Amino acid sequence: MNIKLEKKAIKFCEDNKHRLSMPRLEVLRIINASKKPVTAYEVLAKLGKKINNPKPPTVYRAIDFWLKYNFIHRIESLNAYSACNANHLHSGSQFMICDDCGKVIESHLCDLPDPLEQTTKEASFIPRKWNLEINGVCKNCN
Amino acid sequence: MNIKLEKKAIKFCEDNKHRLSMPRLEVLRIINASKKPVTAYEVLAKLGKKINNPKPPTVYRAIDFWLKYNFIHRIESLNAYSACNANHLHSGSQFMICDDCGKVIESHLCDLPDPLEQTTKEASFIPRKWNLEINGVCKNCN
DNA sequence: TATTATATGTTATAATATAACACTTTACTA
DNA sequence: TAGTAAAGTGTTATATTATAACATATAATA
Repeated sequence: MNIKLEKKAIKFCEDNKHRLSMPRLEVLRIINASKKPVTAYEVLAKLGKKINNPKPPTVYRAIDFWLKYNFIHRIESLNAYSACNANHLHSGSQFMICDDCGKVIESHLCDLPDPLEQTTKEASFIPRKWNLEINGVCKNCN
Repeated sequence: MNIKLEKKAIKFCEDNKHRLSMPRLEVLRIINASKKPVTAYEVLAKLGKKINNPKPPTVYRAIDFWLKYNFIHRIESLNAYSACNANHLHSGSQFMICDDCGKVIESHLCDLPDPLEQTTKEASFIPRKWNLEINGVCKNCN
């Protein structure tokens, strides 16, 4: 989907001396090519068409790598992964998940909204990252 | 922890003609008694001390029941469950998860904060329920 | 009391994820 | 430039989380 993501990944790996191995590259491509979030085992199945008989750890390692550097996100309530469509680093993610068609729309807010920020302050809690998942019905399924 | 939850549950079941069976009652007690969110298999282990040799479906059924009626919440990123400490129905949950000590603080906002509400409107997305999980460091672990 | 709906008991298995260790590749350094 | 360390992969096995399916039990109600 996001045609620039692969280029960004190539540059990122060069700049930071990470290896852009086959499993890493192909896993990113598979997740990036999907319109919907994909599970690790869906990635595994597709990866099987690119490299010989891959095993779960191969997929999970690549997923962990891209997660770590914010190239992909994990949708917790779906146990699934999707490419990040933001072109900036962000510590928070928001997803709108359509309960009808399964479509997931990612949006961004660079800071915690005020009422939430407030809540963390009251609890003397220091936020590091955050993840919001909204279930509902999307435009097309209304 | 929340001493009133069990009473509330009893009343709820009476009022709505749901059966407050042993598995349901004990599972609620176990989750309610825990300071931290507990996994289904932790519940299962503890349930084994109360009833004879319980199996996973017994636990998951009870969990699903209490989840459905908002007596407990699921913390997606932990695959764990915690008692709801709100005394009102709410379609959204917020959790502050301490990455150091594992403590989870639940807070409430009855509506989606404005910037988020805004985002859903722009996407013509109709929210039904939402879940926010904030990772960070709690008061005691600062 | 017969019938139905609700709930549980049990076996088996699906789906998601990681530990552990041997091996390979790349980068660094002496 | 050989030796070594660091980073990454391959593979086997297994841990963790969750559900399908079907038989049985319990409670409500007609």
